[in-house]
Amino acid sequence: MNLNTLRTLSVVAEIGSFVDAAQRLNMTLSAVSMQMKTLETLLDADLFDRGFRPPQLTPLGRRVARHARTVLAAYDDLVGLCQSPDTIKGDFRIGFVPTSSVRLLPGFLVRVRARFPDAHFRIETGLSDDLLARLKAGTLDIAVVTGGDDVPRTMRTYPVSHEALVFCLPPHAADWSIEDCMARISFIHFMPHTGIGRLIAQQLDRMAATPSDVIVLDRVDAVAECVRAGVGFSILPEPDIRRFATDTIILRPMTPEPVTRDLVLACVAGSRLDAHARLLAQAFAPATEIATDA
Amino acid sequence: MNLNTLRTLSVVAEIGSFVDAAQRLNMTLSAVSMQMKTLETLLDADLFDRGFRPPQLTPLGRRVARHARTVLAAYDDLVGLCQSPDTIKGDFRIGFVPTSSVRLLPGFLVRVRARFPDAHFRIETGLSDDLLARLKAGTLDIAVVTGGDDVPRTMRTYPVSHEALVFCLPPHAADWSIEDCMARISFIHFMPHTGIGRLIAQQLDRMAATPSDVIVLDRVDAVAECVRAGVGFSILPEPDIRRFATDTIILRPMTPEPVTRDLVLACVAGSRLDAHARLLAQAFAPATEIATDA
DNA sequence: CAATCTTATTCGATTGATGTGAAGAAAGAA
DNA sequence: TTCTTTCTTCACATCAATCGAATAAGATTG
Repeated sequence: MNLNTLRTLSVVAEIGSFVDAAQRLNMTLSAVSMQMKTLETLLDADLFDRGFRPPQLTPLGRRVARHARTVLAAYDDLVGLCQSPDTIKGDFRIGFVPTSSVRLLPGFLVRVRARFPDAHFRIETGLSDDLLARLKAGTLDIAVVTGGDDVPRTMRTYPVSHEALVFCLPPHAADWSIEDCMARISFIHFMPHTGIGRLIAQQLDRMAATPSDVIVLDRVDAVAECVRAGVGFSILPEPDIRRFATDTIILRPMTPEPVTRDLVLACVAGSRLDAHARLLAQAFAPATEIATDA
Repeated sequence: MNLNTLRTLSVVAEIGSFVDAAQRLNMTLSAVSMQMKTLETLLDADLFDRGFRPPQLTPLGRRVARHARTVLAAYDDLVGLCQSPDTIKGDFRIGFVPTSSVRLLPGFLVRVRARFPDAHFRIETGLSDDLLARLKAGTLDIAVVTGGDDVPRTMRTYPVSHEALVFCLPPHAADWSIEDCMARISFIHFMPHTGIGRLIAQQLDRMAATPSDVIVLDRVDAVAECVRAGVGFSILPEPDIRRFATDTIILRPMTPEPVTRDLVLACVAGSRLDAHARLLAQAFAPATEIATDA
């Protein structure tokens, strides 16, 4: 009759390991193990196949885990019934795409703490696709992701920031045209399979320009260092690159017209934060303001 | 995060008093009070108006109580997922109409205990209408009620017993016709607003006979004693009247043709006992067999 | 408007459930 | 095999829930 075991099961099912689930839940491994054993006894069912070392969910276990999320969602709804719509209380899980977690997160936390002292957020980082999948699965309440076509219709989105994409050139290429860069140095591509990476790839397509060489990196700071070191040039959101060595990296607006990357707060329609998402979105100041803070 | 408080709230909302809810739940009054207080603190909401002395649910409290049943139902479903369809385990609430609780209940309990040792039933007695309302509200899992038009379509029913209605005449009226009885002695009517009472009323209508005088009683044993004492005559299901003084009461089949009262096991389609209801119905032996046992 | 009844709240004591940390067992990798 | 990782088990500590008794507060009655 205790929902904690169901929440644990849900996380274990999502993560696929007792240790990692324990870490996520701030409990010891033994507590997770005991909860799962208790649950199996209570339901008189084999939820896990202990023949494997991360114990594997049985088919029944998977069904129960899925159903557990239904129960938890119903419970969360009940809690939501009691909350007035202009304040936010409770424990929530919020996801951030990596770049936003660096720039937007601190300001968000400061404002949210001031405005909603009774709301607590567990922050998790992931790529847009990952976060969206977890929103859908119910293991995340709300997330900041790259807006665009990739966000399903079933989700409500609220704009959080608009950021211009810019060319980032190494100092020695200060006078080069973009075509020169394409021909003479590498293009440093921020992960093409991410929300922002896809946006960058679109720009490359649009310019109908094929870089002579492409280097893929998974961190903005790594990209910045490579550009500064003269390894190549890149395209990145302006606020992101500004955080690194602005003076030693040449920034140029996108041609022929500016291109923006939009970060949005996404939330499953009807989920427990649905009614509050707009309020939360206000806790993100305009992107430029935050950028100059940094 | 504990469903017990929700279950308590649900019962309190149904019954409308902490004392009675405590009794039903086998807890002390103080435990109920504490749970409700804890729940109010947890949800940070006023569920009850303590200005009255059975505390009254606030509108929000009513909504929460209703939603609590949704959560509990989802949880019960989850438990149901793990139960194999040909066995029954768990704690259930079963309702009996008063007459059936006397005759059918003992046999039912004996058979159920033998066949489903891990199933436990809380037995509650009530009139058909009451039991049906509680099935719908989710505070009862299954119930034995008088079958007929009164059972809503949303419920599945399984026949439990067919019982002939009979005229019950006092010894001194042994040679009288029914018309004589109508004219000369009172008709003792078992509660007309109950399932079986309505059936009896229909018979009176069908015979187009208006009794000279009607006495309404709410207990079969009281009816039997009155008939035996010569106060009047009556119509009752045969097995019920047979339990009392068969030798001193004259039984006569209904004219022109026999009429039966059907007891059915009713269960809300899709509820957690839905899949097992047929099995449970088998735990009721044919009515005649039980009647001769008594 | 007492006096009384009924019902809910509060409080200290007890019990039971749940979590922790360390030691042991079991699966998977080297 | 041997080592590493991961889960299980156990004794112990901690916290939450319940009980019974005393108290308080709304309802009822004369």
